[in-house]
Formats: sequence, C-alpha cells, structure tokens
Amino acid sequence: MGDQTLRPIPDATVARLAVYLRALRTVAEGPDDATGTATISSERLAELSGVNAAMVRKDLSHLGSHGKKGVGYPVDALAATMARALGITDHRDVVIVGAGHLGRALAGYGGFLARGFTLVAVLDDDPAKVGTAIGDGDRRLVVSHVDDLPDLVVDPGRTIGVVAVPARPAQLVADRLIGAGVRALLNFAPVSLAVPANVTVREVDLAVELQVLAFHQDAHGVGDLMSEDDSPSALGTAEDARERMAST
Amino acid sequence: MGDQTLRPIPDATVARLAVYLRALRTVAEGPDDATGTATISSERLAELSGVNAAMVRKDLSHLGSHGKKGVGYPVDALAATMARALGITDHRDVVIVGAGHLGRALAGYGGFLARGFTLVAVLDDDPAKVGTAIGDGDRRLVVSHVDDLPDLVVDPGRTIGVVAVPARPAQLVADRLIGAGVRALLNFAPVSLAVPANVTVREVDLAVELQVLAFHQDAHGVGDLMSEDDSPSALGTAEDARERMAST
DNA sequence: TAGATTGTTAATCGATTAACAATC
DNA sequence: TAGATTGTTAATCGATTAACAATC
Repeated sequence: MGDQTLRPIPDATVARLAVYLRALRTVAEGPDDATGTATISSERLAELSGVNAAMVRKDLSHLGSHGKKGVGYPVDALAATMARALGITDHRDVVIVGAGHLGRALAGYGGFLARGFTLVAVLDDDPAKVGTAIGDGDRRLVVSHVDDLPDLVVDPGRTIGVVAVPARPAQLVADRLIGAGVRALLNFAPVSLAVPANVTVREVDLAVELQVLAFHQDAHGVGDLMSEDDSPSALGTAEDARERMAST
Repeated sequence: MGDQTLRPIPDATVARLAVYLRALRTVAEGPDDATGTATISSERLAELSGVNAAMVRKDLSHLGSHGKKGVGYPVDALAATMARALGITDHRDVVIVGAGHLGRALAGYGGFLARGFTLVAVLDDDPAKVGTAIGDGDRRLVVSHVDDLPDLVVDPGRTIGVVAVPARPAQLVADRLIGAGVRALLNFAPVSLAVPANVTVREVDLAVELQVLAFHQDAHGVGDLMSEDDSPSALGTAEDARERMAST
C-alpha cells in the first residue's frame, strides 16, 4: 500500500536533487580533499549546479535539511540524505536489451551499485553476440538471448528495462520487456515508444539533446559573434556558473 | 548582430518541439503510411508525446502555425517547420572525444545529417584507438588524436563538443575543447564540468536518468502493488499516453 | 449544414526568486 | 560579539490548462 503519501517533493526538485548529488560527489573527491570540503554552502552548491542559491535551499528543505546556519551543509551527510530521498535505499534491477556499442557502454558504466542499481543482464538476439562476455573480473557478465528475458527478470516491479537497440526493433523490444512485467523503461532508441498507461518511460535521444543544446546556445549564449573578445578572463577561471536547462 | 531578437519561444516549448518532431517522424513512417497520416490533430500528437492537447496547440502557435481548423496539421509540413524552428537550417559540426564504446555508439547514430549535424571527427588519446576506423562505406571515419583537436575544429562557434570519456579525464577534455574555441558541450561523463560562463553545457548522466525514472515510477506509476491486475486491457492497447517528465 | 479542430484568451497552478528574521 | 548562512515567507514570474469563438 502507498506509503508514498508522505512525499510532497515536486518533480522539478527531484530532477535537481540528482544534479546536486553529482556535484557533491565531485566536491567530495575534489583535488582539495584534505581542505574544507567537509561543509558546503548553498551558494557554492548553486554555483556548481548552475542554479540559484535560494532554490538550492528550498530544494534541500524538502529533505528536512540538516544545514547549520552560518556554516553550511555537511557534504557527506547531505549526499547520503539525498541518495536516500532519491530512493537509492530501494534497490532496482536493471536489464539492458541490446549488446551493441551503446549497450556495452551502458553496461560498463561503473556507478551502478553505488547508485542503488544492480545490472542483472544484457541481452541481444544476435547469435554472434549471445554468449559474449562484457566487462571483466568482478563485473564480468555474459550476454543472454532475449528469449530468456522472462527468466532473467525476477522482480519485474523493481526492474528497469533499458532499450539500447536501433529504431526499428525498439518497439518490439519494449513490448517484450513489458510482457515480462517490466514497468519502467529507459529508451535510447530514436523513436517514441507506445506503452500502456501503467508503464513509465524516459526517453534519451542524442538528436534531441544536440538540438536543445544548439538552440540554447543561440538563445542565451552567443549573442554577437565578437564576444570571443570578452572571454579571456572567463576562460582563465573556468569555474563559473554553467548554463542550465529549463529543468530535469 | 543579434537577429535572435525575434525568438520569443520559451525554453520549455523548445524542449517539447524536439519531442513532437520525433513523434511526427514516427507517425510519418508508421505501419499505416498509406492511410490518413497526411494530417494529425493536436489531440493525437499530444497523446503520442505525453502532454496536454492545449499545450501542443500553444506550442505550435509559436511556429506561426499552419494547421487547418476542423482538420489538423499537415504532418510533413509541420515536421519541416519544426525542424527549421529548432535551428536545423543552421548546421552544426559535432566532434566526439572518446572512441570507446560510448563514443562509437554516438558516432554510429544515423540521424546526424538529417537532423542538421555533421560529425566531423572522433578523437582519442589511446594510440591503440587512433587510426582505427568507425562505421563503414559512406560514413567511414578514422579516429584522430586529441592533440589534433585545434586543427579539426574549423568553425568553433558552430561546433558542439561531445565528451564521451570516463569521469577522470572529463574535465581535461572539456578544457581542451574550450581551448579550441568550442562553446557548446554535451557531457556524458558522470561528473559536473566546470566551464566559463560563455560556454553552454548539457549533461546526460545514466545514473541521473535511472534515478529520476525510478522516482517517478514510485511517485506516480505504481501506487499499490496489486495493480498488476488492472493492466490486461491496458497491455492490449499499448498505445496510451505516456509518463512525461517535468520538462526537457 | 453539422462536426471537428484550431488558435487564443483568461484563469489556474506551480515554480522561482528576493528578502529577511533566526541562529550558528 | 560580528559575520555568515540557513530556513522560510511573501512576491513574482512563467508555464499549464480549460474553455470557447472562429472557421475549415
């Protein structure tokens, strides 16, 4: 039953929490790890994340924030709290369909376990790829056949299916994942997937990313083309606020 | 000089335009291509994109919309208009740094040219990779050495740099791209990049995507776990409105 | 003509920001 | 104590939606 009731965190905040978390981790491992990185101010975190400091504080307040006035937030504790809020406690299994370059790149992504995800399988229907090893040592995994999908998905409600195949077979793959009970899909294929209402999909499309990036640069960034001249000092610092997207 | 003045399109709309465009293309090539796919209603486009129909109309109105009341929008013409609005007229060069699986996957992405991008180079600093071929036939490309970056970036102001390397070297790579004059970066490495204010960055992080997806599923999607029972009919249709993100 | 669907207005809603009192 | 920085309130801003007259 829904204990979800006590979760008033707005969507836009959730998306930013993940960004803050990443910034915190970057700070925690920073070159100056011995120095004062035990604590961070909303101002600094905002700078690193490309948002307004007031918004950082507002967002963190949703976490029942543990900052100290006049001091800041404890980096490690904050990271832990954010990780918990993002549901990292609550592990998920991940299956990747498609063992091409993209599938392998995703499978090779190191941070799975640390971020609360377990990669349980990489699948393909190409006989030349099935049986092939991915990664090595501890992380070694053998590519399975898509037909074995139902057997490999042990807890469908807690499994995320990653669609890492070309456009053509993408819908078919999605249907098979859904057929196996998977209800959350991350789609890297450049087509819109049609899914039932009880399935959550998130789409990542290279072209969309590039287009949005190019557009934003036009809109805000460049302005006039002579601005190459006002960059010298800026280039020196290289630690400025970054352009951030509308959200997410 | 800024001819950008005549561009009142809100950020949130831009992000959705790219999604609409993809949906339109999916429709245009759909199984029923012979049938009535010459025209599409805001209602249908909204359904495919997971947004409200009123919002689709609002968004399209920014394009000086060419729909016909009582009929709908012409699919092909609309797609063309949207492509133009997204700046596809205005070509961009793309350089990918990192010739690992991710870099190769991105390089292999078919839609570059069609979407207004030209892949000019894939670079790496690993001697074992430099000189290697990527893709074949027409699209064949040889991996260059990162040291040649300045020579390969011919029009920095119109070039997008894609960071497809591991976390460790990511900042260094970003610095080199910026040093070569590139002002727009798409970052796939799992660290926050520090860049000067005149550089636009867009970050794509697998962990962030997974986290946001999992959170959304918890928040909206599932609810109670018995809902496995109310899915049979839904599964049949498989053509429903999808969960969409806060934006972008 | 009757039905459908656009384009736009006005109302609602939510998200962002500035400002400041509380307090470490 | 004086300075810094949080947590929160209230004001602003922008984005979403419903509704409907215009019209194909």
